[in-house]
Amino acid sequence: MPDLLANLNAEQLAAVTLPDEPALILAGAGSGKTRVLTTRIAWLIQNGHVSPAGILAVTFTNKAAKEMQTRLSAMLPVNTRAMWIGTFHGLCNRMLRAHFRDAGLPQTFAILDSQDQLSALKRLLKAHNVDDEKYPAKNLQYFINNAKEQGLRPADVEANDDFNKRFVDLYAAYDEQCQREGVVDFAELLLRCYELLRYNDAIRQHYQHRFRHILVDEFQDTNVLQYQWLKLLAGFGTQHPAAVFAVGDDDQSIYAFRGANVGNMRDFEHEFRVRRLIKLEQNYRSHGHILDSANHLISHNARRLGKNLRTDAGHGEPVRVFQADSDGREAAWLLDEIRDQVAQGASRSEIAILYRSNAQSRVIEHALFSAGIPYRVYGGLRFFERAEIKHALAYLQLLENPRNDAAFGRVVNFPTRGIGARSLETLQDAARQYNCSLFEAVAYVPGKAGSTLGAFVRLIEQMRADTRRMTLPETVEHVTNTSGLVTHYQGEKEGQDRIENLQELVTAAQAFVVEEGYGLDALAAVLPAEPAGTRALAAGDQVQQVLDPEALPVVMTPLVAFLTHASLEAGDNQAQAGQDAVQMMTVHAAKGLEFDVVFITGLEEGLFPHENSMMDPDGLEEERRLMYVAITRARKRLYLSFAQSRVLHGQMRYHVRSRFFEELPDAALKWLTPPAAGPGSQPRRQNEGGWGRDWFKKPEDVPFTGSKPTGGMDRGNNYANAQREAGSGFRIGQGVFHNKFGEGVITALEGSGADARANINFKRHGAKWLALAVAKLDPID
DNA sequence: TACCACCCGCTTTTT
DNA sequence: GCGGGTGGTA
Repeated sequence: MPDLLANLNAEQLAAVTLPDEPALILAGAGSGKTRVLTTRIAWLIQNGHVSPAGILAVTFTNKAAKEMQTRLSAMLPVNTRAMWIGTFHGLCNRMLRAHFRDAGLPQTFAILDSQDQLSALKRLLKAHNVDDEKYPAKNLQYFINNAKEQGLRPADVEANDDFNKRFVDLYAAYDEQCQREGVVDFAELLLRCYELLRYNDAIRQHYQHRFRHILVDEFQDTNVLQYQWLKLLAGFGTQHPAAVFAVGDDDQSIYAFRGANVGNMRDFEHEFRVRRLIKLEQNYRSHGHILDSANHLISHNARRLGKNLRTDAGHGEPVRVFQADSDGREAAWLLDEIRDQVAQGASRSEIAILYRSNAQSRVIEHALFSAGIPYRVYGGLRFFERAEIKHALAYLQLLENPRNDAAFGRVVNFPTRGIGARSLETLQDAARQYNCSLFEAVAYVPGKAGSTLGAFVRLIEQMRADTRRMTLPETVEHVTNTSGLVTHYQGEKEGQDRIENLQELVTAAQAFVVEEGYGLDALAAVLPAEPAGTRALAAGDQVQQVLDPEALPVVMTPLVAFLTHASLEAGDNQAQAGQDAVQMMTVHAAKGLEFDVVFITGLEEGLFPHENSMMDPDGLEEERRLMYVAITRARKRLYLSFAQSRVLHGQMRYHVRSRFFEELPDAALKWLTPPAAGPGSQPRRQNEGGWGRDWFKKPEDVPFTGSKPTGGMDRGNNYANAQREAGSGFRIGQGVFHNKFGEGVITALEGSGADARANINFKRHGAKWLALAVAKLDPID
């Protein structure tokens, strides 16, 4: 047997071999956190501290859970399937499926993603005739999720004024609606599971007895409810509590805005009486200058548990800093550096471009696209979130549970079948009157509306009958065809992609059956009536999942399993440019990843730190942690850049460079451009190596980089464009005086020669487009 | 019912 | 600058 503990450093070894007691591991970026977690599990089992069935490991993302699972199977000869490894939501789902009756849920409950939840709320507001100006669905969604994440039911929420009381009432009404329709939102999965454990002694004791070791990844990201759930599951305060092994990094806490409570780390340390807090400070990722920058920056945060990363790698290259006079120019420079790097043998997928907000990606994308450099943008729509996929899934939901009004509403008239707002209103009235689902209410609608609706009901029922003996992939295919979705998209201009996605859904169902074994990780899936293997499972067969000898069986159909899978794991986002591509993403999305070369762009006051966070100290500290996360993504080479002007929300904005530059060590930085004054500080010393590229020497000669993209036509030389359009004698940001409109600032320039126009934002008269050949404009200052 | 024109708003996001 | 939502019209 390979020695698990070989090659661990002293800190890691100490963490892995801790006795069976609560432990808090402060794991810095790149310190081998996942390795410690998995080795700890393997070590515990190998040394007989616990059997696989006694392990519960919880993460935030499916990706992290899968990674842990994979590494463990490689490490351990034993069956890892008895362990519970998953996301908070995945594990809660599992418990709720096993105990659906005790949890007060229908066996086939469906899971709403955020989109579904929002539309459910819109439906609710309409049904209750609520003024959606005063009570926007978005706000209500935030209110409800926030309450649930604090563990609060409507009765527990304090409402001091009428406005909040109304929110509480709507929260209660929403919960009722969900219950009636047999659906559960993400936060509800956790809260419901928490309540199940809390109010059901037998179930709680079963799991408390079973899970002797609970390991938590990214502990700094847990919210109040998740911490409470962990305490309950671990039997906190009981005679034989489980050993909780919490791994986290307070310096990488960047999700306070969605309810993460870093305070959980402190609370855990005190409440569980953690005897030894272990810090993993040896960094295996970044070179010295990069790490120095990260350490230096984060030391400006006041509230930390305290930690300093070190590395054995040398200083490495300096951190390169670039100042551009516009966002377009920043992008042009980026292109140049990337070309250099690739020419020197760097692989494009090892180059990451990071930014604070998604809006910043456009300019960069445009530049990369025009230059023909393959790139991949993270974020955006994911597979199971696409409209056509959602539609197909809604039909499948209706096969499983016709009471699902959300699914009903989504597809009753899609593709259109003559059921308009009028008919739906009648139907909703009927549903209210008879206190039943929309599907059931169809029977009470008379006349023409009743017959078109009736046809829809018959369509669904026919589908259900047709698919009764079909396998899951056959069912999916049948539904995409008979629903009319494929035919509908055939008639659409952009429909081909959507049809391909629908076909991809069939493929996904096949993969779900073959590769993932119906998502039942222990495939002791058995047919009650026939011996397994005599034929493929039909989508509607009852399948009993025997997780392990100790577990209570989970009974569900392949279809429900697939639908759950679709909600809980939204899938990859569009895999653009499959080849070796430059990686583009927000800093948030980069957490947990690493690259040889990293560009952090748009380092400007107002953008990063973001203006909405600059007001309060907590917000600023989170921005700083975000910057810390960004810096620590880089292995060998780090670039920081900012632009003095950029188009934001369609308007030209001017920024000074980010205060974070003032918080980085001079010795680690190399300025590629002469630094201009920063926020409240003096220009820095000049760098030793000169300014490099000749075209940066006189930026004032090149005032305009075409804020208006010329389309995909230009072959990526923004610089040439800039020269061409500079002939007007005006530049963006220039102050001008007009006889009639007074003082203003040029915010955009378009066209050239006689057609040249300028958009000018006048102090008194607002923004106007003026032809330069006609308008008399005098430059000021 | 379907399409288009206009309006607003706008940080980060996994499940 | 763009996407989502809405209201008016053919």
